[in-house]
Amino acid sequence: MLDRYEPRSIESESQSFWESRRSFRVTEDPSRPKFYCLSMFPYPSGKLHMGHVRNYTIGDVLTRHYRMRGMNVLQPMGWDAFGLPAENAAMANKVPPAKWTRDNIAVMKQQLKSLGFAIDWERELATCNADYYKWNQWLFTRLYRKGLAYKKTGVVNWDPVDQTVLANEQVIEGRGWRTGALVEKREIPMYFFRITKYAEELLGALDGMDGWPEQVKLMQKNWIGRSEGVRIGFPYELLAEKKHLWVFTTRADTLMGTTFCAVAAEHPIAAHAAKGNQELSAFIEECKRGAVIEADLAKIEKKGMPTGMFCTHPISGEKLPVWVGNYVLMGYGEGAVMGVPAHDERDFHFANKYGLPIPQVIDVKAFVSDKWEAWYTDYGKCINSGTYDGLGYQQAVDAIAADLKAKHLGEKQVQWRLRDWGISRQRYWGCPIPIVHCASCGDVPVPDDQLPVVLPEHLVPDGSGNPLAKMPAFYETRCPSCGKPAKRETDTMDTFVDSSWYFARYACPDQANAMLDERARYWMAVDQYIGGIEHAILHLLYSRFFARVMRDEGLLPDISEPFTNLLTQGMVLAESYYTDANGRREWVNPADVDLTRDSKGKILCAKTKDGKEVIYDGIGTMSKSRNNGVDPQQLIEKYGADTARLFIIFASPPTHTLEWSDEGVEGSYRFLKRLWNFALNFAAKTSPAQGDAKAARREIHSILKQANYDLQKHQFNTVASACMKILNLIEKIPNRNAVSEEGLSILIRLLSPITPHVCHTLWRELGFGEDVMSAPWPEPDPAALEQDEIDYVVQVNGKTRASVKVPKSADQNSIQTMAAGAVAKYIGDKPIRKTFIVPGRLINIVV
RNA sequence: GCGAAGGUGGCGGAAUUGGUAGACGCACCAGAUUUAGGUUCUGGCGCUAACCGCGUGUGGGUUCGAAUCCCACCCUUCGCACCA
Repeated sequence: MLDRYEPRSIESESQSFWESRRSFRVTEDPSRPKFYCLSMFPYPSGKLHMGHVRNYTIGDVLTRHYRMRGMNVLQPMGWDAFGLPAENAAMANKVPPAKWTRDNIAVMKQQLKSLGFAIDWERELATCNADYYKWNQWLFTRLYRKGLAYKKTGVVNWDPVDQTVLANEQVIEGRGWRTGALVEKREIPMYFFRITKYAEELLGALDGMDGWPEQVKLMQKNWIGRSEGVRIGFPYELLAEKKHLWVFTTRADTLMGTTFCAVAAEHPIAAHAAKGNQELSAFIEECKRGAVIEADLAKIEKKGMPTGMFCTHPISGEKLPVWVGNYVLMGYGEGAVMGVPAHDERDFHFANKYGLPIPQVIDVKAFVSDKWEAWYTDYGKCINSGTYDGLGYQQAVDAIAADLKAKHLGEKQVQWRLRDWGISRQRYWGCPIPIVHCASCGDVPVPDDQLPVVLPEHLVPDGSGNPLAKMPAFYETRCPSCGKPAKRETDTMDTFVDSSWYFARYACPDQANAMLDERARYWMAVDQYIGGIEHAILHLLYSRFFARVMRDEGLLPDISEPFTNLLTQGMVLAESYYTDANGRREWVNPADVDLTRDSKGKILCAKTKDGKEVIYDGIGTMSKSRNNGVDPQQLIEKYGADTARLFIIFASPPTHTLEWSDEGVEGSYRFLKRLWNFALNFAAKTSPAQGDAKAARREIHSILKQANYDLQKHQFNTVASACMKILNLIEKIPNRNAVSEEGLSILIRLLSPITPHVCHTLWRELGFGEDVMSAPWPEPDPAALEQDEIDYVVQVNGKTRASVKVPKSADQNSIQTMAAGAVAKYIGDKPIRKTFIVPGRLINIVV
């Protein structure tokens, strides 16, 4: 045994041991319960960041724990390898995205290996490989034939200078990130997946998903956004033709308070009214220019302009002006809303701004028409509403819907917030959409025997659009149905398509003849999925959609939900510091900041190593721009993988944010050194000593009991604490005896999922066994937990005043007497009014 | 703007889900070891000069008893459909 803790050598030795035995390879084994433990695969951005290390450490703790509990555990790894950053890097370095991506994968794979994760690398996949994305294309053609994939126009950000489509991320304050040009909206033809067909099912199934955090289910529920309301038609005439302006509302009870209608800039009414009206067409142009991004849209000033056209109120017959509003979205509902200023905040401000009437039609308390109050949207009885006066919300909605239906001007309707998923991207580094455009046959899906449509890998984008669209060798082809010359689609798929089914492919990554096979039916569903909360909606919803699509294709007939249990891990944060250089902030890495503290540990001031004053800018996500990142590689080199893993697990529970602390890392390292040194001394003491260590043994087993409970709750930080507590305890036992030996054996097993290398080594060196991973998981001994006396807390009027030891056999009366004796001075001569006893725990005496 | 989550010592966090607030660790203080620094070890450590006082973002409420439940407010973080 090494006489010092040397992580470098024990970690490489442990890893060779696992490698030589192929310890992490798994196959289907019906004799044991299977457990599929999956962490979200990384985008190969260059090197690992702390978020990755945290994610995969959490997954590895679960994997190793369940393995030791005898389950057949699959933990695979792969690469979400298509995407925008590769194109940006390509432009910057003049290197094809394929090379950049594959180089990054090689680096990051090495890093993952050095962290000792129990990953079955034989299942590795990368979404940029044709043997993977072929099945994206294959499934797309199936969906296309079923009508679940279809073409319509969609809105994109257009950079007029670079003549290219921009991602939302590339739009900074309404301008293109490279050109600075004002971004325009453009409508272009795109392919969509009909996720809305599954809206009802995706929503309904959430209720049964007990393994998902409530928070995520609620976010998905709100995102899908089922609302019940009424579709209402406001008749109008356009070029002597009778038409209806259709709106959807959940507040049909306020219909009689409608004083205007507003339409989106893209609405046909707006387009018609703009003819010959310069002011209006300028306004519409302005609206169309604005952002595609919904969060930005919500913040803009609500503006409108009258079209000069009118529609008819469907009940009262009143003429209502039709306005164009920049806050009305063409994509939601039918691009028009009814304006009820008295009972809708946005309409209220709009009406006040443009001098439209604001009649109150619900009897909310204290209504005035020039100041908005939150209660104006309260439900109440109808007033000023003709025949509907006096009706409550539901009655009014029912009556109005019935009247509208009789006039063919409306009916009850269920509306979804969820929109179909646009998957076309005008970008190079992605999976080609397998469609051929033929002048005579239209859009023709590429037949199976011509798949995959291979993406050429040598191109370097230049920022002016998709290079595939400038490459005749790629897009010139023949129509698969008529054989005439035709043009291949040059758009690629959203990378969310790649990540919506990769989890199933890990079961059979080498299957050349099918998307999935029977091995996927063995391993699916994923028993535990782990990843960032930032994916709570899109990635997880798309994957749930894909699981249903694959089910309905017969690929995984028994699986509707892909992820049985979900753990959403918190972000990794760090402090950031800057120096003020004439008003410009220069960010200083926290590692280069020296802190001065007072005698209580409060920070007095911060300086750089060369003495410059540094300003603390709070805690935030690790980012390049704030220079507060900590490189996992350096951490591993300095302290070893086990210290990195232990700190990450110990610093906070998996679902919380984790605040980086270099001192905390030191503390974790110190613990492992202490453990090593203890084991070293322990090994030297050969003769087991006798001695009464019953109390210590009880303590150890009660710590273990709690730790096993915490493991179940995925609260791993307290499991690490438990290991520290056990070491503290057994260090105090002066000689080696049966209790300290058992304690050490429990400690090593309990800690092994967190710091596998040091535990692997100690387990062998101390002669406990050959491989700690195949040792049985420690369980508390009920006999050890037995107690003759119980500690009772004694409170007087709810304040803790004493504690008493009570024999286990004591009855209520004697407990009460003992307790009252212990707190006699707090009771004095006041009469005891009542006594509460919580069995085995606490007594509260009320005087 | 909309949706979701979270605020506990100087710091990260713990609290058996309504029952001893501050486990475990960091920082800090004192002592031992050391020529010194570092390491290591021992002890201390919510606030308060002290207490039978105060204390879990702020203000109210329910309860014998509230970090935990209810109401209002303040602050921070995440997502918003083309970053992944």
